[in-house]
Amino acid sequence: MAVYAGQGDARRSMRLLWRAPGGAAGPGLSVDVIVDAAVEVADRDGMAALSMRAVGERLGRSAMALYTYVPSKAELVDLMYDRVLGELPSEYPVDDGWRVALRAWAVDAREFFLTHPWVLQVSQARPVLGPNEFAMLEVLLRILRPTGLGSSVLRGVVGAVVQFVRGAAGVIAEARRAARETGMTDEEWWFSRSEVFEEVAPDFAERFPLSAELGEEEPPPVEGDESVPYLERDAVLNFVTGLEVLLDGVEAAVARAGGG
Amino acid sequence: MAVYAGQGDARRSMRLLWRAPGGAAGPGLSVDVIVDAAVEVADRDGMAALSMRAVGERLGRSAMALYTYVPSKAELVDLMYDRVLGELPSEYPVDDGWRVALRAWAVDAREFFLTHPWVLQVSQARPVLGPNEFAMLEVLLRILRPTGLGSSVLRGVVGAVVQFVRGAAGVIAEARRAARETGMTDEEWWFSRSEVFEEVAPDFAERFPLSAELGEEEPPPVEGDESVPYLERDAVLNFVTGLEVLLDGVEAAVARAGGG
DNA sequence: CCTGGTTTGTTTATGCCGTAAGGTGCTCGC
DNA sequence: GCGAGCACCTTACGGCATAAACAAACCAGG
Repeated sequence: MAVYAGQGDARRSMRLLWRAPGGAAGPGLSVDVIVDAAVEVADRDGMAALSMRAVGERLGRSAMALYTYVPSKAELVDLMYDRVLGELPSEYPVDDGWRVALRAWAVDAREFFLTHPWVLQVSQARPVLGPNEFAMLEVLLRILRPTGLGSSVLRGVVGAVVQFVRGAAGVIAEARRAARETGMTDEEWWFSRSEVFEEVAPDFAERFPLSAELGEEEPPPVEGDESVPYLERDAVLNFVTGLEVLLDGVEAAVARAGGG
Repeated sequence: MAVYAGQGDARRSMRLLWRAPGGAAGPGLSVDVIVDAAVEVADRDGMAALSMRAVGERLGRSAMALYTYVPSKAELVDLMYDRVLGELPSEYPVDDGWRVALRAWAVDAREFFLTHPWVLQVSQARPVLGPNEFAMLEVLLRILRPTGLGSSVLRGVVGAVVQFVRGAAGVIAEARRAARETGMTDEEWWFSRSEVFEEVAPDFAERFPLSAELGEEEPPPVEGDESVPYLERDAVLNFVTGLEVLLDGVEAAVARAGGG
């Protein structure tokens, strides 16, 4: 289940997120050191393995030692989230037009989510958060500024793009996770699934003719990287085509608004 | 964090999902009764409160009693997920064109996610699952069939639409959750947040000028329902405009493919 | 230098969680 | 009438977040 922001002291949360004075880095621990360690744990072993004990252990301390610096696990997750968001690139040239820049951003963001897949498990859709979330928004808005879109449409576009990338990255992350955790290759896993599937739903093609048809053809290899496994290839393809559809939609909105 | 599918016996999971013979409903419990109870718990108290003990209690049984019918909590969540997906409408008239139908679907799906917000916390992007997930896909494909789009683009479109609705619903769910858990109204909560915000990030407008500008204006009331609170109104508006952008994108793809 | 309060960490304890293990009694086929 | 198997129970284990109480290290003012 998603991890929610601490309901506790909103002021303290905010001060931590925005690094207001008070979090001095003494000889011992510090918020930053703890957040770093937590991110390492989550990157390596996944969100499920992220426990206060695990983070403490990685720092040679007890779990309780962390509570001097961080009010709760939920707040720690918030800090981790905002922390890694800072890794997103912040500059995209708009010389080639917003479409090129936005596409580049989407690709980078997808890559980011795959580097830190646990981010996808942090409660989606949290409104006000830390500085790096705003930095991300600001980057998107800079890219989209040349479109001249009004703020209402702009908000819709930003939301759609972010959610799309998040979702698409989720599919890929899931494919990777399945491959890793079962120790099978993509193809093996998929094949073993299909076997059970036919046994349990022999009338599949009749019940869901369109779905069956859609699932038939094999996706072509990813251009430039033939090593991408089956399921992931599929997901990447969906990402690419879905993104173009989305960009077309933005373009239509821009055309309607008379910008360019 | 998201709940993952059981890694255990794939055959057993599938048989349960597709209700293969064997799950007779005797005088005592049954898979269906358990799944119902679990959905009720999750609907009322949220995913975090969903424990085997809680479900057992609601049925007047112990937690362990459930394990006769359901191999693990992860499988139970899978069953819950597929169960509620069955609540989605299955028929959309295409007489007025695919755009109208797709928009109606998106609205219904958003409503669905808000009725069962915990669904948003079930591991997104799990590939093969139960019958109702395919039913949902089938509905979307039926709606989109008149476009004549090829299967590659079709997959991208379906993914983009589903992810968009999911994400947009997540924002609204989050707004509602914040309001409920803090006991404040939307406006109060937002106002109290802003106060801390200005204190902690006084240079916000300089650091993030475009974001600041975007956040300035107040959203107009939702047409036909003036009671929708502030934050949610914002989210609904973003949903509506984002959806149109997305639909424009699909339309562009259709036009390019020469269909209609 | 001593002394007392604050800071930083510990250990311990409480009450959750999922679920393995090992009952107990009931029902049914023989 | 008896053994098997089923449905459900209690108990137990290891893990979790975190409250509470305590210890040691630092730093202030005398």
